[in-house]
Amino acid sequence: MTVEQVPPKARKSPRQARSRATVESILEAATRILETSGLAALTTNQISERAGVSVGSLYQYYPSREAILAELVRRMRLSMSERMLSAIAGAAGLPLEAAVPRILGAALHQYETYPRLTAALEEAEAQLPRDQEVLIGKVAVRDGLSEFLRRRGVDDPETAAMDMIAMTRGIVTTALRAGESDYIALRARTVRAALGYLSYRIHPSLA
Amino acid sequence: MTVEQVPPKARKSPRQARSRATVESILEAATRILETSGLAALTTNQISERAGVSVGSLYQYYPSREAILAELVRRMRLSMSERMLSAIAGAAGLPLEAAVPRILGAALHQYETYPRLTAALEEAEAQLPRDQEVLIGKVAVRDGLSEFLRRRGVDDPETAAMDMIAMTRGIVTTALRAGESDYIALRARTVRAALGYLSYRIHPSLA
DNA sequence: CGATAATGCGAGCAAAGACTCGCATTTCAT
DNA sequence: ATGAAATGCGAGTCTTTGCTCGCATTATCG
Repeated sequence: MTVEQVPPKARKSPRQARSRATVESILEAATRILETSGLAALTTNQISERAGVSVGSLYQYYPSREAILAELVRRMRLSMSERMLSAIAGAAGLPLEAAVPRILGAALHQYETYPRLTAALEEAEAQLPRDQEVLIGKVAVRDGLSEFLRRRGVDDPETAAMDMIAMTRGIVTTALRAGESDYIALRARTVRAALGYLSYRIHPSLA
Repeated sequence: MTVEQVPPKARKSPRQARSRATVESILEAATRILETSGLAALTTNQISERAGVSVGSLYQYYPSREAILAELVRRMRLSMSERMLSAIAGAAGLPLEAAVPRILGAALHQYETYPRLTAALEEAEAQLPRDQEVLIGKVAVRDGLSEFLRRRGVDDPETAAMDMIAMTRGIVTTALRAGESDYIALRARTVRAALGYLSYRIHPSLA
């Protein structure tokens, strides 16, 4: 029953309570390191030291450093997707001007709660191979958002959904890198960007 | 006259034509590697091999791998800043609807010409210590842009300038990562985002 | 030419970090 | 209690990579 097949993939899964605690402490240590010191500081030795667990034990549950990172990325992205989907669902009946702040507020939540961790995980995500689960979550959000936009008569809602998310991330990551921490103001700016984009009518003099 | 003081800083500067060619081939090789294989592939051995130059020679002109990266980042950013400043100056008399496409077109030029290289250099820039020259260039662009916006009656033009740049980068990098290559459409979307942001009037029902 | 400086070379050093392996300890079913 | 399975351990291996150092080659100039 136990898995132990393709080398670069899965390892043992924890059966006893003791080992489940070990796995948790590994992930928690990794999270703390990312939040306080960034991606470059996340070495397997650092993780095992901070987790109070030997390197050997670490490799009993994760086949590689990347696998740990992938798990953290997955958790972060899935939580973010879930939160956004729930915001989109909850904003179903509202007009754009009221719905968009809720949706973008949900997106900002992750950045507000763990700014450095989130930045580090996004950096890691860019370097890791695409994760199927993460992709599914993102597609669900994009689809939910574009369906939401379509119902309000927005043209090309797929592209609009993508751009809304992309510009929000641009504004937020730039602001965070600049040391900003006023999330109320930050949300207002992302909302302005999104609603402006959505409501803008192309000027006749443009190509 | 020769420099040779603080160890972690400057090295010899090339005097003969031969060595100037060496330095150029180093930078060119590094550029090619970044454009074709990304930041992780940029090792000193790779650079020296592709440049047809020994590692020793490489270290005669650059004190570290980082220094080479820093130089490429500097060149890219200065070229980008220059291009944007010139677009801003050239758009001085135009209305927003005509000026913004020119300015954002200038920003996009770098991404369009060397998409992978630019992505790699932005990744590198985030990891390197702040470069004074680069910073000066960026500040000049932000100031030029915000002055430009102020003259058209935009509120808080500093923040607006920053957000314009940030959301443009967000849209472009996301689109590039998704494999998009229609830069005409891409520019139209960034223009829509920027003009929408600038022209958006806050709805009374918002917090 | 000959002397000096500039440039070029690349084997090899040192550090860092991912990962293994054999063995000790703990848990659990019987 | 006792054997087996699960878990834990960490010194040590292996690989990668940035970088140095002593020496060879080439240019410059009187």
